[in-house]
Amino acid sequence: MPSEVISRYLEAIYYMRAEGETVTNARLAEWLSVSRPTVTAGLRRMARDGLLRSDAGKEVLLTADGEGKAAAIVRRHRIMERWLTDALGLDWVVADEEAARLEHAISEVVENRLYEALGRPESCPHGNPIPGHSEAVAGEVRLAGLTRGRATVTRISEVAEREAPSLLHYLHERNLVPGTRLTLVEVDRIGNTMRISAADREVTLSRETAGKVWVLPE
Amino acid sequence: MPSEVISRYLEAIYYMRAEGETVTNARLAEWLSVSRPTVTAGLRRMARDGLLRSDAGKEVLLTADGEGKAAAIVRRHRIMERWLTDALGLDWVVADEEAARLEHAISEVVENRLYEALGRPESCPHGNPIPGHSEAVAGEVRLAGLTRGRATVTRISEVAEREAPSLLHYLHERNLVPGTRLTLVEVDRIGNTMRISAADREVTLSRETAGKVWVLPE
DNA sequence: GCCATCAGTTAGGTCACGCTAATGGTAGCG
DNA sequence: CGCTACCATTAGCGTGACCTAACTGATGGC
Repeated sequence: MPSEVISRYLEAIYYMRAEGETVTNARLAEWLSVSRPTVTAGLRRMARDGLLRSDAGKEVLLTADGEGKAAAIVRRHRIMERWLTDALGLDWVVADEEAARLEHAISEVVENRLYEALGRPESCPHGNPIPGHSEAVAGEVRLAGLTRGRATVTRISEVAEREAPSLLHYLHERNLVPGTRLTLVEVDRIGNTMRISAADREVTLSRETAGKVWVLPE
Repeated sequence: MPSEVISRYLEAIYYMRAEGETVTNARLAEWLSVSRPTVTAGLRRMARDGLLRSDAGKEVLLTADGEGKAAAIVRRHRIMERWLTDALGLDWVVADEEAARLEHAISEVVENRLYEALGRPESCPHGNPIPGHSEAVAGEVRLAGLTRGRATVTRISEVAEREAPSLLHYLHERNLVPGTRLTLVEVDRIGNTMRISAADREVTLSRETAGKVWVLPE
């Protein structure tokens, strides 16, 4: 079993790949808030332990083994988040922080029991699918890529949590949660913002923020 | 906040003190399954961080700060055990192992929410009081110290888990759980065993085992 | 009084994980 | 072409947490 630190590496790689980003040493260092030399050393240990593909030059790619372990951690993270929000009533942001610690402490047995006890949820509280139990909604696009019409929020990207936890609060307050139907009102290409209406309210989002919300167009 | 390793030291010290044992380097090394030099180094770090009383010579004694932190960990351990057994249906032995990892991952917020969600339990599944929420039953004695008459099981000592996890199974199967009323049938001072009857069954226990079961005589 | 046992510490080594400072490599751009 | 920006790695260092081997001190037994 990977150490807790290496598990965090795996998790970060998983999230970045899920966003379609190219995973590099420098990106990981940023994500994990450690220096680049530290990441170099960590990746070396991962390669030694068969978690990384040795082809692929600068890009960081997981082996099948690494992929499986990364998915397991993300799965635990999302199941814990569901428990923390649904059973204990924590909000999204706190739940994410707590889950980040708990995900390394639960075994497969507890994971499975908890999953059943929660009624086999399909996703984490902000809509991201639970690996091994469900998949990303087919046809979803970033809200930022929408040009007109209506759509339904499917999920809030995991990067939002890392880069700006307050963004989760912001979206939650404005009711931009999975399942909410919205209409695109206007795109401002100069100011790089978009105005949408959802749940009887108009909200203006920056292009950046809108890039972290995934929707299913109608 | 102490590291996970140091938290385990604190927890071990707490348990040993609760048994009335004198805590020493060698006892700790045994309990934690590490070498004595490792414990020496660990204790030095603890002293540096104000967790240990510097008087007291060879004996290891906690400062008020250390005591508080130790109690917090034990509290979390026992609350987690309750959750794992009551909500997820794990057995005592597995619950203890899982709780040993989870206790280091939960925050005060989660601890409190979970405690409420569980209905403010008074003790862990095998009867040990939850520090800060309840206390040891006054007047309880070790089953091994009983000479005659009836008594009610109050708790199974924490040392039983460490020294012989199978002992928990053994006692559980024979219904020697908190709340069970028992009658002392016979004490064999030569073979160092005692025969008791509980829940319509007669059971013979070694003096050693009986030293880990606490009862309240009638 | 001596010897064995047990306890605690020193000495010396390993590995994981973090840091800064400095080096080399590549890629874009004027 | 040369400059800048960015990237990855080396070198060198510190800490926490583990180990074995070896030394020292106390203690109980005979």
